[in-house]
Amino acid sequence: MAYWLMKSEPNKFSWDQLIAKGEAGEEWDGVRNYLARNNMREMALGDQVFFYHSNIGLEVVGIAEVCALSHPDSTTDDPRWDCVDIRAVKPLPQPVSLKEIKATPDLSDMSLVTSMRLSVQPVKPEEWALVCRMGGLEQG
DNA sequence: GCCAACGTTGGC
DNA sequence: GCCAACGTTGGC
Repeated sequence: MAYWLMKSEPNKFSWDQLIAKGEAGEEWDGVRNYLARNNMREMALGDQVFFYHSNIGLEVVGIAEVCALSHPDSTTDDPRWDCVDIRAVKPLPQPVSLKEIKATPDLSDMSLVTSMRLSVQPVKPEEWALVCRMGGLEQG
């Protein structure tokens, strides 16, 4: 099982909206970046995903999981772009902000810090565990 | 709203 | 294949 982090601007698509989608989840369309797309192509069913609010909030608000493997992005005819579907698993009792992440030495290597603009990024198991703990979850 | 970072595009 | 121009992202 792998771990990831996906960003969304809450005024476009928020965590609450993902929860509202329920079991079916939501197609993670609109990604037009090769690295982000490649990451999605590597995802497996059940992979765990941090849901991060960019622009407004600037915090990891919940945990989602991959519920459909990479498939063509339905919002474009361009065959280059694929995406996965994700669904909400559970919110973090205490959202973990970018500020906290930056202030945590063990997380200074996170893609969120080093590759600020990448919208779909891998998370290391130890980073996952730490952010979960900071967010008030015993295990990820 | 501004601007830096950075990815993509397109002319040569 | 290089590189300048341009567009987008996202923190501040």
